[in-house]
Amino acid sequence: MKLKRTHDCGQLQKKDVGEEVILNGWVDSCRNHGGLIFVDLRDRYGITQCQIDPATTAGGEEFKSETVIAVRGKVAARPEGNVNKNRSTGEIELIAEECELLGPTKTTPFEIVDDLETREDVRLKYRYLDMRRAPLTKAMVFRSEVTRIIREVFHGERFVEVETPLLMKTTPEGARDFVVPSRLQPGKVYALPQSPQLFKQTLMVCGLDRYFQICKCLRDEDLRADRQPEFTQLDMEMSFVEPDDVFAVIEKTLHRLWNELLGRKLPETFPRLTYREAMDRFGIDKPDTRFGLELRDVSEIAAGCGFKVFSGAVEQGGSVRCIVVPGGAELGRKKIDALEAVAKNYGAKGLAWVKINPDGFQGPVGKFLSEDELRAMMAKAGAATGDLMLFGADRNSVVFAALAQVRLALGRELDLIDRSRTDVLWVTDFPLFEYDEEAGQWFAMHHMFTMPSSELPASPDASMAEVHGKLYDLVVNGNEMGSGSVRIHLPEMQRKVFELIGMGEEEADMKFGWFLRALEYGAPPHGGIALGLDRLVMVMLGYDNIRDVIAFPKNASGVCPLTESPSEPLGDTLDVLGLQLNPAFFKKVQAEEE
RNA sequence: GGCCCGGUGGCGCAAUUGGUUAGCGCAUCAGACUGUCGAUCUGAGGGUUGAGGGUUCGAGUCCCUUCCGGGUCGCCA
Repeated sequence: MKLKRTHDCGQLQKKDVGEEVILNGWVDSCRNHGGLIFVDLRDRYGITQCQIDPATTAGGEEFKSETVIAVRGKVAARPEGNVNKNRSTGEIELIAEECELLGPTKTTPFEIVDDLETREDVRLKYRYLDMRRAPLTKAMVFRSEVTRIIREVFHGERFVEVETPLLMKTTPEGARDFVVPSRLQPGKVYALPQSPQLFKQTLMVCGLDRYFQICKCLRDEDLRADRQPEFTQLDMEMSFVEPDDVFAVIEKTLHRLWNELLGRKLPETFPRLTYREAMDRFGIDKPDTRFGLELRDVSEIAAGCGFKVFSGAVEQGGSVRCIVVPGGAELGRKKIDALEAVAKNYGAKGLAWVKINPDGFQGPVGKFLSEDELRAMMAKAGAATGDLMLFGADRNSVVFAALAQVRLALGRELDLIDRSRTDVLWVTDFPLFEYDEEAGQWFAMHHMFTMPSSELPASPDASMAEVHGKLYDLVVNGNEMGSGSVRIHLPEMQRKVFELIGMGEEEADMKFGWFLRALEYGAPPHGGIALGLDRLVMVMLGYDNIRDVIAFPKNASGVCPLTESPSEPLGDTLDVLGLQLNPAFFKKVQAEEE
């Protein structure tokens, strides 16, 4: 190239008037007036208007949108009345003396504009064009700033950044593994990490004391708006700590991120909610606390009532809970039906409701309950005339799931969510175990390396439901942003947990033998957390799609075609191996075979 | 795998709920224009409606099958 840039396209200001400069960039738009051409030249720093005299340049293809050109000329102040106040470079323009065509272009399949509404598969096919759009360019730069600040904070806190392997044995998370055939050991496969969990715990045994890494994790599961099979997490682990120590580092990190990148002050320490409280008040372990409509338990009143759906739910160990919508008596039937559809989607059989009109109760529940019962429920739930009460009655898990989603739907529908707020909180004291009715077995709710807060039973029994763990989730505006725990550092306790979740000694040794052995040689008490970096960036930017903060995301069809398997199908390989992947994977394979 | 929504010129949408040569905006191409700001004006080209089958005098519109995409549940934190 002859004309190499001296400045970028967001740089030139009034003080540069008279300077001889060269700009390189893409033609954002071209306004040809016959005797005078205006070209907006764009790079990631900004847009600068170039004024071109068609007599002095060839004119033509170099001014087509998205062509890459160089412009040499003199910076000039724009004439009075022609200043563009919407642009940082709007006071000046470049009077071109020479242009060079650097990269010609075909007509692009879609226009490079901020508010593009093109279908996503087309955007992904031409990702390099999509990424030229400001919202995506901004996201990439923003993301880079996020990781920069994270590294600053962690290095400042004496953390050591360590890289852990990609090719490894299966990881102890619950998802399906991606696997890579081994060349040197034919018939065997590597699993790609779902997280560096065991490595980071081992680093504590190494004595590194404070570790962090911004790393890729891979889980072979279906995609979602906020989920990618390949994602990035901020992973950290600390020795000789309690949860508070982990909280402090993360709070400091987020505080700086929000302050420096968004100009917003987060609290120095984040509010905490126990799992129990989160469920009781919001029905979900990642509550969006930016609005009210909290759940109320009316089981006591419902237990003795004549409405079988209510009393039956309580009799069978479930509950009846309600959401009071202030002024909700105004809501039309259509909206209530839509809310019921939400409840049903999450397993509820229906959504009972009653409107409290000035002249009496209206709605299905009103018919089945006595006036006294209704008044008692109003009192218990804090409802008043003009309100709407929505009820869930079922097993607790169903009531919580359905009402939590109904609450969120109401928040959106009634526009109750204050978007200017950032509610960050810790949810703590999760149960350690969860019973899977289908499998007839206990599972680790989070993962099996979490330190229990109380005694473990000698053998699996119902008391396991009462055992809580030193577990914590970070929740931002109703998004689960991270999850961590204090870990088990005593090998005997670790073996006990394996036993309680039905993992035999042999299986435990095969999967985690190397790790259990490590714990036997002076393992320090330790704990940590992992934050989803993609989600963090997404929430900070207020985007609603994780693919918009990832340079090259996956979609269902895949932009790049996969390579043909060089050897026999993987299923056969696994058979030959008898290799134990994780239980979920095996359950799945077996189910498909049957 | 289930459910919901969608597939119409390059892109975004429309077609009075079966009715004559499928419209519009942007983009493209040609022409005009010395102060525009995602310029304006004039004109032109471009689609047979994801694919296959069926109903009908007639299908973008109805039915069946199938492919693709998005969302969601399952799954996964």
